[in-house]
Amino acid sequence: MAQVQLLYVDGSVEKVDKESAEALQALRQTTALLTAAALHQQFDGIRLGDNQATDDGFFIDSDKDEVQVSADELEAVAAIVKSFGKDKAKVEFESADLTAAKALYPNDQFQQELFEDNAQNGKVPLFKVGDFATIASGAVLNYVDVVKNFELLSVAGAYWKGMSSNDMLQRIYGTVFFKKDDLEADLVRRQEAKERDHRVIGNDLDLFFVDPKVGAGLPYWMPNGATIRRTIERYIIDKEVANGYNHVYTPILMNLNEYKTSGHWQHYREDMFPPMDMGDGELLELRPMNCPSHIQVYKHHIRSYRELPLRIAELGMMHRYEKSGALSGLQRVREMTLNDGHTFVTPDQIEDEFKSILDLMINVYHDFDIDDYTFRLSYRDPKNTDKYFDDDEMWNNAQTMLKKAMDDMNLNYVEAEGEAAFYGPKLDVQTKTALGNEETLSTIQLDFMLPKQFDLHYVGEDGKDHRPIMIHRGVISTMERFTAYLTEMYKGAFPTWLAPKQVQIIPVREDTHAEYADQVRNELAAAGIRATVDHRNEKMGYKIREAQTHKVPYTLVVGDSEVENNGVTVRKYGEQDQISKSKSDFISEILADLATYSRTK
RNA sequence: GCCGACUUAGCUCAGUUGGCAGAGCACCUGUCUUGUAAACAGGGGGUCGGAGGUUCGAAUCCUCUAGUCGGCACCA
Repeated sequence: MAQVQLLYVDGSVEKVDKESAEALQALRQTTALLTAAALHQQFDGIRLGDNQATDDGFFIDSDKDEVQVSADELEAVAAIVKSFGKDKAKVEFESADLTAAKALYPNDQFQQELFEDNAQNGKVPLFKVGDFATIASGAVLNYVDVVKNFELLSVAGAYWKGMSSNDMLQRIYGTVFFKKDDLEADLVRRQEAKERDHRVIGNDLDLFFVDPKVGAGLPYWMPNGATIRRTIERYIIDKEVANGYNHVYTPILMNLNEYKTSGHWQHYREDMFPPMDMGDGELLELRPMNCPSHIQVYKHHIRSYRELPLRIAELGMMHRYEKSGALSGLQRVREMTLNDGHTFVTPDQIEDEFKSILDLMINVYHDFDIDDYTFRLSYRDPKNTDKYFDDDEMWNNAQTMLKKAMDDMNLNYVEAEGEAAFYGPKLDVQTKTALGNEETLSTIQLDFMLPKQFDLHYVGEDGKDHRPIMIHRGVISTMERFTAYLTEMYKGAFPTWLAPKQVQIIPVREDTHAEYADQVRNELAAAGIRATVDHRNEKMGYKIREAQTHKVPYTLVVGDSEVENNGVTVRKYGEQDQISKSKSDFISEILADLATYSRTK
């Protein structure tokens, strides 16, 4: 089996299988390194930031005095990278003196800082390509003649060291493979990802729109999108009610004082819309979260330990002033409706409740065929604790408790510092968008803070007041994000139960078959099925084509023989077969489809 | 918010060195009356994101501004 020679950051050398993940990572790192060398060669006085291999390619950051490297200069840079390969260049390792290394780039503060950060005992591990030398964050390939099948894809801004207080550099993204076929497949995959984007499909299928003139980040749900959303909403409410949740409706406006009590005003203000001054001293706030509202519901009665766990839920509309650059279709919006729920528990109920929420979540995911996700335990950032509610003991207890519950349930998870909510740690369920960006779908959050801030209590068995703990949870995220996620996952071909239009009926001839077509539609509608008849003056082929491009699950054609037999001819989405059957058989078929949520897994 | 690119008809996009705003689809009208992925003909539709400037003349060049996209940062 073919092997390649890897050069590690400690200068050691080892041969590994060319097909291995490690070799591919090294190829990416090497191409990043060569791109850095090429930039250095092409642009006089350019300063170079990080160069790194990523999960699906590599990037290299740079900075120039006047204008940054532009997208149309990438071709020239790529040509230089290619020339390194042709010249059979070799990457050499050198453990250099820090002072000597820094002297290589007297005018490049980024390289100097990188050298300092990577120095050990005054020595910097340098990788050299010709007269260019820099550090690399992982192993590289010793011989670079394999760097042939790559492409520099795009440019974008990126903060130095990932901190928004630092300078912004220009980042070049690229992708590379050992085999040409793999590169081409990757480029095709990237193209397909764009076609899967919910914004593209949302437009094609007329699901929703966002009009900047009317309001950025404020989506309008068109009838098709609204039907999908309504179906999801009915589903999740029924599911939660069956699981002991009490669904409520609470106002989206609240007196600002409540958000001062909750701590949102102190910790979350920059994501909140400015308060409305009612002119008489009253300040009303558009709510960014539903928790204070549900707390009001809790506080409305004196609560007994017998009522706990008390589960309050709502499809709660919230407004958050997201930064303009963060907005993206339905994935990041400024008005959203969260599948929110808050359980109030006694301390010894936390674990069981946590597990039962997790069960509900897994169950719901199953109904939607969602199986590509990871669990993430999100802790506060220990280096930056003033972002969070100040109570070290609370944080330590809560974080430990979450971890224990996950371990007890034998679930795999990653731990992430700095991802917690300001009021407590959480379990997040992470998924990926079509374009590969990670996002949170579900979340379960432990909160010892708000019950204290709002002085919540329940009467215990002992007749005395006790403090409940709150568990915040969102099973299917916001209607916006969840619909976006499903749109991308199903590529717009929604399962029958969610499809805006479930059945399209096409009469062969308008004059002789229209009446029967309407009759079929009415029978389907009576059975709760979303069906329409295409009465337009168009050829059948045209109507069939449109039913397919709109991804309608069932297309029915009715003509002379169907009228005669009281039947329908069925064509399912994505299939070419046409199957004739009786009306009642078809209705049974589609009802069975709906009853199983059209699950394929 | 930051860096870069972009913003032209309902949608997708052309528009050369500044010189009379275009195509396809969609929409409307007519003809055709259709058996599984696009019948034919005609028609209507745009202050070229907004404001200001340069110029005899701006979709095109400059400035500001809003938004979109790719990222970064932030996050459901």
